[in-house]
Amino acid sequence: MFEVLVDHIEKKVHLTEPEKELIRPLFMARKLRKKQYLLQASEVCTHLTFVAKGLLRSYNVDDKGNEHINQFAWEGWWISDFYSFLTQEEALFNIDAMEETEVLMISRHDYEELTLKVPAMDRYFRILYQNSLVTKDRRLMSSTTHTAEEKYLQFAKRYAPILGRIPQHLIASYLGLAPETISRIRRKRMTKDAG
Amino acid sequence: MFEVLVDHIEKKVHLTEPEKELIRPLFMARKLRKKQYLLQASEVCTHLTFVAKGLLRSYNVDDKGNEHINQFAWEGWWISDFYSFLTQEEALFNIDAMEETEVLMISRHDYEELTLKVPAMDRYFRILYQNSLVTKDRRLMSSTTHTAEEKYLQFAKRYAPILGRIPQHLIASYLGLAPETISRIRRKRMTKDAG
DNA sequence: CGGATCGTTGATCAACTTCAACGGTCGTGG
DNA sequence: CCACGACCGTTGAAGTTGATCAACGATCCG
Repeated sequence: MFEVLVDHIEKKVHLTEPEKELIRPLFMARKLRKKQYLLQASEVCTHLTFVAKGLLRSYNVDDKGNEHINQFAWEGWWISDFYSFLTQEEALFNIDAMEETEVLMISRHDYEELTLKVPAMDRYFRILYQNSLVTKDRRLMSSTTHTAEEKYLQFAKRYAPILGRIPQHLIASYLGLAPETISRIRRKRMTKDAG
Repeated sequence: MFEVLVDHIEKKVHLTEPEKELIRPLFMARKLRKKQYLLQASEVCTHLTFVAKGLLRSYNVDDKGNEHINQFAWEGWWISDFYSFLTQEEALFNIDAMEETEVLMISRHDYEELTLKVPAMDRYFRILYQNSLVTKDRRLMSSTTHTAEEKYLQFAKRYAPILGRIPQHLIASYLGLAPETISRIRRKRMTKDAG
């Protein structure tokens, strides 16, 4: 399981054996059942978590009780309430498992330690965040410029590898659409493809 | 001008004098007139730019010719088409000056060099991107969960210090609203405050 | 078997956009 | 110094997209 993490890191930066040995004990492995919370809103997000296996979602709940999904994270992704993790203030997001999931977690303190002691990890996270910023920019742009249909099609394309693992109403929640809207878009496409 | 940059960096990480001297020649100073492009879509974004003075915007133009503003950057902010900068592919965004502006620019090559030679800068950018991710998350959440009015009020609050420097129709473009909508929201608020 | 979960369909409704026209202000060139 | 155009905000009326509400059908699983 730790190997999944190291493989992922080494796609971006080189790690020496001693560095790997330094990193290993900083991470804690954990298994989550389907529907189990990793974090609940108003707790403090104490750990950054890496997904070795399975699928998680982060979401917040608005005043009217509607859930809005912020992120899906599967094998090879990181997830957290980043704001809460950095500031140690109350989390706004909930995070829970959509499948049986295995994660590796690092605490705020150890994260700081890690980035200070292993500059390669500073670099790794810098590159990770860099890429993440690019995709967030795209998503943001998409959310204001695209129609419901365009958003859905783009999502389907981008998330093709795990599309089958995400129920439609959660895709709707992620895209900020009503589940009915997704349903109608798909019907329209079906008949179009058929005609 | 270089001092503005160094001050900004030293709010996040410590730099030694030799490091500062190493950094200085990597940046190129440039002045921009109002309306002058820093980058146009379909060019390659060759530099990361730091704003020492003035105000820039990045935006893209959709199929119908509508502009969608992605970011405002004023004193102390960085701006670029990050995707293009990282991949050296064609830029999707335009960047231009909304005021007389002074910037410091670093090339893709020197950026790589900088982060490799000065680990503190790897760390600086890591922290910068970290924070940026948090605000992007908030904005994304806001764009799907909030009404037009909530979005505008949130913007007005967050951008209070430079609100006077941004014309209303550009705020509309940033928020993904019609200019008329902003106008109506403000009117509603005025009469409300008066009553 | 029975409840939970998920998707579908139709009807109505609300928020925001679009279109069109107008008024004010600012800066610049004649 | 004034006149004109560019730029910006405002207002009203009509139009559209997607949300909401309500009901139903299918599948999965304990």
